Parts: sequence; structure tokens; C-alpha cells
Amino acid sequence: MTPLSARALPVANHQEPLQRSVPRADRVPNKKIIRELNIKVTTQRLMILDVVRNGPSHFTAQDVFEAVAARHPEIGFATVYRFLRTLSEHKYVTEVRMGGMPARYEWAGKRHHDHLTCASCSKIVEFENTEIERLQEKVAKQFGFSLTGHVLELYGICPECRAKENAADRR
Amino acid sequence: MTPLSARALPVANHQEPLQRSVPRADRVPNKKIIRELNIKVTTQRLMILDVVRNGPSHFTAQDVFEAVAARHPEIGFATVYRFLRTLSEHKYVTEVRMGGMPARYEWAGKRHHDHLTCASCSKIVEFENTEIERLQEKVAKQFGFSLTGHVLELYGICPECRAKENAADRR
DNA sequence: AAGTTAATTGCGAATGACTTTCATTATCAG
DNA sequence: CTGATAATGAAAGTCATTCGCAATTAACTT
Repeated sequence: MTPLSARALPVANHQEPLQRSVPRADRVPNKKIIRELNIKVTTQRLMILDVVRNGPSHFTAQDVFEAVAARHPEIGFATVYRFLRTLSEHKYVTEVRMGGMPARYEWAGKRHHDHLTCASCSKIVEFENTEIERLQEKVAKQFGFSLTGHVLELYGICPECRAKENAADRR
Repeated sequence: MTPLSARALPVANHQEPLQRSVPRADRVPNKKIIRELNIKVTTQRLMILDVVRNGPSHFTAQDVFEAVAARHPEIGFATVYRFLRTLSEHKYVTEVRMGGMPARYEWAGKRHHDHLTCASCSKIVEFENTEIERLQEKVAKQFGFSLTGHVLELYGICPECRAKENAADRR
């Protein structure tokens, strides 16, 4: 269906540009990252990490499995899920689940951001709004909570889809 | 595990009180609501709707199933899921899915709000912040999207759990 | 009130996304 | 290099939710 819409990810460029000046984290070799987790460096982990870091963002476990399987057909689902979970637990990747759909992940070596998703074509736009972040902290504090995280996903219809809908209606 | 923490739902009472002055929608008989959906009024739908409207908020399909089954043991899961989906599609209930956990629903006859969840004990606090809502609209507009919905879930540690943690650490 | 019929139900099987189990294999500390 | 131990892959297991379908029932129609 949705052909990994994340591939053509529009770059958020308003308000507070998401320009990332070659995050240093992306210089660190895969091997080192795995070692830091105090787990064994295996071929499959290296391959998975390569896909995770250098492939398209907002990928599913299935995406990773397929990408790795292309070069290393013996890979198993379990291995992908297990390692993604480890990476997620250690904040190397961010896991986002919405609707009943499979979880999507993204390498966390990038600046924090939230998502604006087109409900029609599933295109994802990343954005950051420090004002919203600030207000979230404020709300948590009001209730005596210490904020540990949040999920903010906006849904809407992108300009392109709106245009298409209008065209269809006119017909 | 989490014993339906939603039952003892703390009432949001800061900033913009969530006081709901007997929403008129809650006067409407179940039968009428079902009729408005242009579907048949069946015993099971009436019972489900009763639980949904008068039971605790933030319930799961399982919760509804059990509540209905207590008086009407022949009820089937499919019936509950089917009707909850219908209600959700028609905005009578709001469906929230997070983590890998079962979906939670709530009667939408109340004022819009978001959630602040304790990552430790799963307690849920409802809050509303019009400033955040306004900023969301602004972000969508920036990217040319027309906003149709959003999910904002804050996670943190509630005062009680923080106290417990501190006590445990000191031990 | 009885008949008609299309919507609805409940059951069990099916699905889909993970997760677990476990026998086999590979890593790496010494 | 080698053994102790962690990691892998294949398959079976979970779990929430959905589907298929025969039996039932609500809501006309007469």
C-alpha cells in the first residue's frame, strides 16, 4: 500500500529548521555502538545497524528484515525484532506505534522532532516546536509529574491530497 | 498487571478546568444514539453502549466484554469489537492505542483532552491546553496541511511513584 | 399479529505482529 | 586456541483483533 512514504521525506524547514550539521553520532562505527551495549558484535547486528542508520527513516521491522535478507537470506525475524528492541531500549532508535499498524522506528541520531502525517497518502513531515515542548513540561509540572517522554502525532490532509480530492469532487 | 488504573481517574483541575456541566449528549437515550447510526437496535448494542457511557473511562474492549458478559453471557468478542469500531468511526468514542497494549476507548461525549500517563503505575491524568492545540493548528498550516486530528500523550512519573522510588533508593 | 428479509450475532478459525523456545552456531575472554 | 556463554534461526506460541458463516433477530410489510 503505502510505499514507504518516508523515503521522500519532506524536510521541515520552517520556524526552527531541522538542519542537522552531520551529527557526530553518525560518524561512530556500527561496531563501536554495538560494543557500547555490552553485547556481542555479530554479522547480523552489523547488517541491521547499517540498514537502520543508512536506510530510509520511519522503517518497520519488516523493512529492515527485507533489506538485510537481500544480502544475507538466512536472517530471521526474531533477530531483527530482538535487536531493534535492544536499540530502542537504549534510545538508539525511537519506536512509534500508531493505529493498529506495525511499529515504525527511526534512528535517534537526529534532533528531536514530532510528526505530521497525511491521513490520505501517509506522507510524513517532521517538525519541531519548542513552544509546544515547553508547554508540555508545564502541564506535567502542574500535575506534579516529572516528564519522561511524549508522543505527538498530528494528522491531516496534505496539500497534494487536498488538491486531488477537490479535483475528484468536481468531476 | 495495571489494575485498570483509569477507574480512579484524577480529575484535571488546573489551568482550564475540565468540569463538565452535564453534557447534554449524556441525556440522549442509548436507543436514539444507535438509531442515529442507521443500524438496528439490538440488546447487545444497548448493553455495550450502557457500559461505554456509564462505566469507567479509558476502558479496553476486554473490559466492555466482561462487563456485558456479567449480565449477558452469550455476548461474543466480535460483537463488542464491531460495535466499538462503529462508535469510533462515528466519533462517539475515541480510540487510543499506545505501546503494544490493547486499544483503550473513551466516550467522546466529554470535552476534548489529552493524557498524561504515569510510566510506572499507568495512572492517567486528563488535561486540556488550548495553547498547545492552537500551536498544533499553526504547525499544520505551516506545512499546508489541514489538521484532522492528533494524538498527544505525555509520559512521566507521578508524584506518588516518585516518592516510592526515592524511598526504595534510600533503603 | 404473522410473514419476509436483510442486518446482526456468536462461534471458531484466521490474521498479523511480535515473542518465545530451544537446539545449533558463533563470539570472545583468557 | 578453546571453552563458557551469548546469539541465531526455525518454528511454535501469544494476543488483540478480525473474518466467515450458519443461525437468529430486528424492523418492516401486509
